[in-house]
Amino acid sequence: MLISTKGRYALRVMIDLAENQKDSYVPLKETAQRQEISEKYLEGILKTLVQHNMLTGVRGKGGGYRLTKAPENYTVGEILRLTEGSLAPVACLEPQAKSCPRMAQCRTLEMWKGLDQMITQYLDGITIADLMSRDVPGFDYVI
Amino acid sequence: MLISTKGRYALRVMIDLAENQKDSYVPLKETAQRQEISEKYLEGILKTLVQHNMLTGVRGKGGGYRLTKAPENYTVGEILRLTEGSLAPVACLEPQAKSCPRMAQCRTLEMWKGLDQMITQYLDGITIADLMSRDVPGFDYVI
DNA sequence: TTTATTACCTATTAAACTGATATGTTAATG
DNA sequence: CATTAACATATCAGTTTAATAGGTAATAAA
Repeated sequence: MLISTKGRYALRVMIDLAENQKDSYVPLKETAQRQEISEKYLEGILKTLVQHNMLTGVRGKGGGYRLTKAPENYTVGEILRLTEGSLAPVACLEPQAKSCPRMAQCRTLEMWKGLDQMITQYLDGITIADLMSRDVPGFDYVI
Repeated sequence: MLISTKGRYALRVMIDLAENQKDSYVPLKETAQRQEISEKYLEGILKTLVQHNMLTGVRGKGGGYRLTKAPENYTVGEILRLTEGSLAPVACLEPQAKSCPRMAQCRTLEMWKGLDQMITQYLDGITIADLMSRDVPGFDYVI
């Protein structure tokens, strides 16, 4: 599996915040209830998103979270890379991977690179706005 | 990560067997040494491939493994699905997944389906023969 | 100034998965 | 009957996953 609950939950929260934007902030509790996700678990995920300036978090009464940009300016790829760490399909293509000693003879490396590139292009080509509630029937992401 | 060592090793063994085809059988020991993979670990992987008729295994002296088909008749996708169990990018698209109660409201399902389909098409479009040693320069799988 | 709210922070945990190793048993050959 | 090599089953250490627990800090309202 390429994407765990961390990434999937992160996306759902971003969409939820986009769909429920107000002048004020949306408390985690609300989103967690709407999305039926463990509140405490979500905290850790949102922390990462705040640290990377995807969200603003404000404490205290009236506090909560808010998007820092318009929904169309977030790509699915960037959200997933932040929360998952990497979207590489194989270990050898992960950012922290040490260079493989079998690289020169590897028959599969180019294939993995192609897959990696394809996944990246697909996910970087979809924005949070694309995932928001809409009425256009039959709209989908099938290539 | 979508593909673990199980799938990667399986592919490397299939390529190795394809590149080292003989009239006789290739013992696991040889392949394991050439590919620098734990012999015992490989055993378990090849067992799966034999059970699904991707390979023939013969015991005893002179025994070993052999492809059951020509290299161009194996797709990378089928080998990986057998050894990895599934290539679904998210849990909800796995074969054994129970249908999600949030499906109707899910904003991301179509995106995941598109990704799944793209990955499947890519990996089912490459054969073991495509991965074998060749001289054509610049050949790669970049879309 | 106290109380309620809400984000932030750190640690722990049970279950599953990964990547192996260990120890055999069965079948084929010479 | 000895050697070879696949087949079979169990175990294991380490990591990851998906949470939970229990606090601290900041903000607003009473």
